[in-house]
Amino acid sequence: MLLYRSAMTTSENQWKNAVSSFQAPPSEGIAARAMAARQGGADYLARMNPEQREAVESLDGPVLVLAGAGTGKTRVLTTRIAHILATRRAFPSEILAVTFTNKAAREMKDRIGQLVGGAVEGMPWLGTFHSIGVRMLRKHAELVGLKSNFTILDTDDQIRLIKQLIQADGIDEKRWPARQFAGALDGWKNKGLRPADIPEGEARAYVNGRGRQLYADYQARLKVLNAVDFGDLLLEAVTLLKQNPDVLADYHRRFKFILVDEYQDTNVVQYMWLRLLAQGSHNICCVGDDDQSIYGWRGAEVDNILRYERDFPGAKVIRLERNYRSTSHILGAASHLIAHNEARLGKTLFTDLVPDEEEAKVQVASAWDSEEEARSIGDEIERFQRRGTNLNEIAILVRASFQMREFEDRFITSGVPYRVIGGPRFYERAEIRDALAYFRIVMQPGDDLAFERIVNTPRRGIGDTSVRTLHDYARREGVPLTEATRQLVATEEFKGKTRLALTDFLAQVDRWRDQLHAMKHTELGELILDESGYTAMWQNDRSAEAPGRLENLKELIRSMDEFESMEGFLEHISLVMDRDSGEEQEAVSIMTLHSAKGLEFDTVFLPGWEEGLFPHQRALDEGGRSGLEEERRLAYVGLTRAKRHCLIWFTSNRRIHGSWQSSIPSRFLDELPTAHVEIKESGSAYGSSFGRSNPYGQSRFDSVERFQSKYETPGWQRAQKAAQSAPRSSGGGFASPKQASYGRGAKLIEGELIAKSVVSGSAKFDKGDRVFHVKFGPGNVALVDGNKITVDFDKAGQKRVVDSFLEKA
DNA sequence: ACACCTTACCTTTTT
DNA sequence: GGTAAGGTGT
Repeated sequence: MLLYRSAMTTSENQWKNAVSSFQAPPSEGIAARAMAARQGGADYLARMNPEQREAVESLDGPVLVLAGAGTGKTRVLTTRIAHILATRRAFPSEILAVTFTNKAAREMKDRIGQLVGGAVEGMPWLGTFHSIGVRMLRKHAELVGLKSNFTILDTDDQIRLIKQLIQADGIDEKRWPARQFAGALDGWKNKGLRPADIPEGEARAYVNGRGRQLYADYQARLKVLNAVDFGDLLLEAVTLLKQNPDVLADYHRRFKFILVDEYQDTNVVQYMWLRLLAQGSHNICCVGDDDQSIYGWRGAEVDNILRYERDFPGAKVIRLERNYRSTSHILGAASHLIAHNEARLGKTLFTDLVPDEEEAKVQVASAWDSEEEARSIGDEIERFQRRGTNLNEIAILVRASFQMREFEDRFITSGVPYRVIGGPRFYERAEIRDALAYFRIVMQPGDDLAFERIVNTPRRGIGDTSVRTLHDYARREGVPLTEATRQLVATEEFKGKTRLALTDFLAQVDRWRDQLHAMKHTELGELILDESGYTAMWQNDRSAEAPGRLENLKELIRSMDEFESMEGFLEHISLVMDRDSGEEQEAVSIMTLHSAKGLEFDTVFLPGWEEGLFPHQRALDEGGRSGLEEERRLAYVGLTRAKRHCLIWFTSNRRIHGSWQSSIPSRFLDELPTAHVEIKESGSAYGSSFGRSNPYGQSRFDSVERFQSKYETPGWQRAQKAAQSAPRSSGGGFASPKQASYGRGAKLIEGELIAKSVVSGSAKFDKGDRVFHVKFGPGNVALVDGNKITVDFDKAGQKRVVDSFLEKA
């Protein structure tokens, strides 16, 4: 903290310098100011369109900037800050600017730096909701019952803690999994509810009706541990401001301007926190896009943005609708799709770029199953690559992460470099968490969770029973585990090996703590990992991932170097979930639609547009209409990531939870405007060599077929089908490059696609029936369970399949 | 303490 | 169908 403050003052001076070279002080008269403005100041405004400019210049009172995808949202935000500084309305330290992710915060810092010139360390209040929450809490910790060096628990610690409380309460862990309660806890905290505030009904719905009690116990335990969880970073900050008017008044005086990024993602506590702070200057500017709200499931309230004008009376609403990213076809498709949502403020994106003949429409293609889908997309990507597209400009955006594997498999065999974005984060890996636990226990002897994590890692012969003994003692005496250990090894409680191991462990930790200020923190870090035997543990591990883990540990030490001290490092790591190390190698990106928000690519593939997967069945079941709308927003996010090419895929069959399901194309396909969409004939929909049944028989693309037959006679269709079922030349090649290349055989649909609800395969089957399956061939029915049929296939063995997929043979 | 077996899960994820 | 976590047995 001390470190932070000194950094602040020096850079405040930097800022003053930067600002004054930016624009002459007011006293020098209008002419001088105008001149200065022409040189530097006006520059940043001149490059904006009228709406952006209005968003930048409307400094007084609440403002909501509805910024559609690709309309220059970040640019407005950063320019607005530059403008505040240039017009000397506030010092950098008087601006509160919040984002959701560290990445966004970093980007904002960089871009402000570019605008104003120079590094932007001088904005101490630019950061994520959580990091700013921490900042406030550290400063006033004692007002909410904490010490300012409190620890921040991550989800893993949180769950272990809950588990302990559940056990201590003698509650059946199976019936009330800690994980589930952690979810409830998060939900409450996101809504700003403290134990006393949760609705009676909900309180009773958990842990044998003891939900409220457990929540309260958990909070009490956190206070004892001098710890907070992620939810508390905001909830406690709100509590702090609510209960201490003087503190709030202080912040009111400080923050002349408040800016909020991605407002559509804010939850209730974040909203409460912002409202409290905005009561000061009223100069709050929120930027967001209701159409890109895709985090409802983790507490985001679209309502926050929908209600803005009511919440902040007199708010000015500015719409940014001029899109600088995508072609008019992509924009047209996305806008038409999202127009099907009811709960939205309404915006229409447009581009000035005239649609060009060359410009590709959004393509829709189908595949037999996910394997073929991956293969076709892979082929397509290689074609793009041959035409000179940089692989970094290509992305595959999936709804669910299990879809990724098929692509990875395919890309590994075909040698297409790819990168998966999203997976487990660096800090979440076991070795990193272990290493951090070592550092934590050195820094904070009272960190029981850290103690437990590493007391027997690597194995020291301190098993569960010993830890339990320590635990009981610690609880009885009201001391941390470290202290309990210290006291108990002095007695006869532990014998022989265990006693020795504990004594040694304790001595080690003490020794490291003594070194804390005697050596550089990076060296100490290394020393700890070596002396504890932790490094050796992985060196001796012969498993495939061990070398990678050692590499990660090295990376961890390396990254410590960027921090002044161990404290600074731990603070950072507990809040920052960045996986860094951006390999710069050219590669296709594979990620979920969620993690694609905010990114853009020249070419975007959107596989898996099938009912049940996208929109996801669970979103429909649990979210109803609003669930569907959120899925639709996700589709909108996907489409609007594309700059020039957008290719949507669906398959006729997909294996879900082990059994094959025939799938129906997503309803979202019907919601695309035909004028901007092209149905791509991949050949594959016909192209199964098992093709006894026409996959189109189950698809709304029947209507397409009908349309096509105006041009192509039914006879042609039959011929086509016959040709496809004939043995194919290239090995497994259902879609030769010629066949599938753009513009060839592609059919334009002019009429609206009409959903054809297909109630397929209602035929009933009985045990013993001889059946035929499109994928597995002939077999006998072994068991009938509703529409799920277990069949003994002649070739493929026993499989459980859906009846719509079977024909009587 | 470790190896093996059974069972439950299976949407999205930042801080 | 595949995985991960938890439980049981040696």
